[in-house]
Amino acid sequence: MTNEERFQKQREVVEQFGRHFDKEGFQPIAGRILGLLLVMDKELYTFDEIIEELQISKSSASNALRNLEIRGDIEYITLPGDRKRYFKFRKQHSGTIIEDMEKKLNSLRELTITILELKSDPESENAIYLRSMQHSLCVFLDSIAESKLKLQPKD
Amino acid sequence: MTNEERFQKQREVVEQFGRHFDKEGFQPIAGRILGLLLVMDKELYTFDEIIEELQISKSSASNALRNLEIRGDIEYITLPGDRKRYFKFRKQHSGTIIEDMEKKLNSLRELTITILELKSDPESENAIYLRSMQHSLCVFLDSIAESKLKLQPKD
DNA sequence: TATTTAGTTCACAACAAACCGAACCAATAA
DNA sequence: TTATTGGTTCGGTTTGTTGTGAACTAAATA
Repeated sequence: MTNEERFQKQREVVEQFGRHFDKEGFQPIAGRILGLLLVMDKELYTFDEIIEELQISKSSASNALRNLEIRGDIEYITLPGDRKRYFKFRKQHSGTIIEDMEKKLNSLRELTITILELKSDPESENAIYLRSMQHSLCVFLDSIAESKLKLQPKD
Repeated sequence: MTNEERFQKQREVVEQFGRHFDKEGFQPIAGRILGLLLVMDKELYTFDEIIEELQISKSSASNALRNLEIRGDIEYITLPGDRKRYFKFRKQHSGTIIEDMEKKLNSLRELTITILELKSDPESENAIYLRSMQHSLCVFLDSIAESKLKLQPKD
């Protein structure tokens, strides 16, 4: 694979990555920026390079970058004697994805508990279903906890 | 708790449930309908009762109901000599939530593999991070598979 | 001091999603 | 046959999102 071919393929994956994160509620441009910073061989981009590479306006870039930084998905470094910011993908503790799922499942679990408490007939179809669902959620949350232990065997 | 109090609280939880599912990409009304069918003591609603209870238009109800049915989240029954449809929450095999997560994680895993294949420097910061992420994903996917086995110990 | 650089902010245009009312249709009832 | 019931479909309004260009600011440079 020539460097040029690789470069083109990386660009395609940036787009693919973007689409993936659109589905997670990212705004399109934010997903593309994140993809750019993660996928390309160049892992440090300036504001202007991002604009140039993705063909977007300064304002779009400015907003998306601010959001991504607040969310903790990117960070930037500065070089002495250089006013530009160099953005990079932020290596979060890789539990984040898992922790997000955990949060969602927990919130769902709390919901099922609330609903069950309000059912006047604990043997209604839905009540029975909710209990089985709650059980599944517990089993699953346990296995998440287990995975987390496996992945960070510190302390 | 009086029946009236319970009823009011259930209505609130319908709203809460709706907000939860908005986040999952449901349209607001669809989430409220799903909540209604799952949360309230009454677990069988007609079209008109749904409209009445949620104060929405016939067209909104019609569209949302169609979508929910296509997605397999609700179903309806009919009674002999009664043209009305009675809608109910559809008890899906409770693995669905888990399987959705599994799909998402798998697609993310495939993406990381693709990205890694295109990295020209396998020791770059992002490449190293991607490998650790891939590892986490594998551990996690394993534990999902395990949970699934625990939950459906048939065959 | 004037100019350039590196962005931010604002006002708005373009588009999409969500919802509604009104018209409509098909099946049953009168 | 006409009226009513139980919806569906169509067209349009409202609301929200995404992105832009132009004006602005603050720091560095000339």
